[in-house]
Amino acid sequence: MVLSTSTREQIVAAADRLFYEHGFAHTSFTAIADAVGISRGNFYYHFRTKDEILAAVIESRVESTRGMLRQWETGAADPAERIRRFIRIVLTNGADIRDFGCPVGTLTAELAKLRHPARPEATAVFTLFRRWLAEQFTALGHASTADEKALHVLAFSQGVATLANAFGDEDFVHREVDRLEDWLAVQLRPADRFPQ
Amino acid sequence: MVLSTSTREQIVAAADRLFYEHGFAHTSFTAIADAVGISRGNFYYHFRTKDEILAAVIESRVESTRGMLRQWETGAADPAERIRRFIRIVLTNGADIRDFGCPVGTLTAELAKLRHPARPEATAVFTLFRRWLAEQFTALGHASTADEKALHVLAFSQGVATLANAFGDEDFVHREVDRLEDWLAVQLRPADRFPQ
DNA sequence: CAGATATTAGGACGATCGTCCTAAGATCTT
DNA sequence: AAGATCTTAGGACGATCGTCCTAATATCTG
Repeated sequence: MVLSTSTREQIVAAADRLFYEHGFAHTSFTAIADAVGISRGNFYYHFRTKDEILAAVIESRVESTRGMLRQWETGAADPAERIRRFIRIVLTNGADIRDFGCPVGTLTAELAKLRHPARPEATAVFTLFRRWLAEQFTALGHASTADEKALHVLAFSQGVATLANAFGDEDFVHREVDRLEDWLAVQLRPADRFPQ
Repeated sequence: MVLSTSTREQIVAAADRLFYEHGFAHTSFTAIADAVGISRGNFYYHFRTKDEILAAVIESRVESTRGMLRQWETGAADPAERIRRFIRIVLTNGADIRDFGCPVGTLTAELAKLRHPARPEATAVFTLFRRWLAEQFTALGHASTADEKALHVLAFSQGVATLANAFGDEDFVHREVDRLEDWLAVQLRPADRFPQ
């Protein structure tokens, strides 16, 4: 903990990026060590197994997600505007998503197929978004359906990310964002002619 | 081509299932050969590289998808009912999707991360559904927005599959299916009080 | 400055990977 | 029955994987 960014932090950052771009199983110790510019022996000093570095990456993602959600809370007092910020992630991170998909969704799917023990921890990042979105819907007066609506917004983001990655179609992402923002606007008028 | 199911067909079927359950990169020649009950040498006689077996699996999926779409066409004259059949796949294959996600979406995402040359072929399965759905919307009189609506339905299925796999929540899938069927019903009333 | 500790480099290990080869057995043709 | 072809088995190969070990160097502590 001497340098401004310690070796350990550099390793986690490089592994995070490589897991995202190439997947967990396809990223080797050597690839991470090369990305940081250290030897495999040095890597082994900080992380003894591949599961350890995966756990560190997931923990790092949990923390950065918490930070992002906090930032959205301080940046927007209106719960609807907070939800819109989440909806627009697929635009904000558009290039990465077209290239590599959603970091949360793709890692969760991979760990499920690998039957990896860290799968629940990866899913916890989803739960973080889920609960935060549900809080916003609750604040909007939809407590009884907050979790359902949170999952709907999450499903939107995953569907858009998967197809954006498959087809690389930026216009499609814009259209779907507009569509879900319209849906959100309808939710904000609970006494409208249409139920739910 | 002597037996009712040739060795080659058995290999493709086993590889298809293993690619789905464990991912392409994580499925070895040995695992496929063991699943079929043959030696690795025999496997090599039929498929010389991993890319060859992947191409055969994708081709098999393309064909079975074409067959399924044809069956939906003969089984339902109403284009709206045909679209509903697609929407309900996430229920029909509910157990598999909760365990392993969508076969098309997860393979496409993995090949994208691996920068695999067969990525376009895997995406072609998506395109098959996309064009078929667009045809149905066109038949319903929505030619100008048929492709947009087809992508919307595709995005729904991918989002639902990803979250069903992450959370294993069957009720969520049912709710989302109901929601999209409601959306479809609204699309069928073009002169309604709501535009689009 | 000297000793203890933290950090790094680089190679070795057993296992597994995709790939390839050779030879034996099964099947078909005539 | 005999020869040609198709199909199968099983092992060997080089490369890479995750893991581990040892020794050298950097840094901190007194």
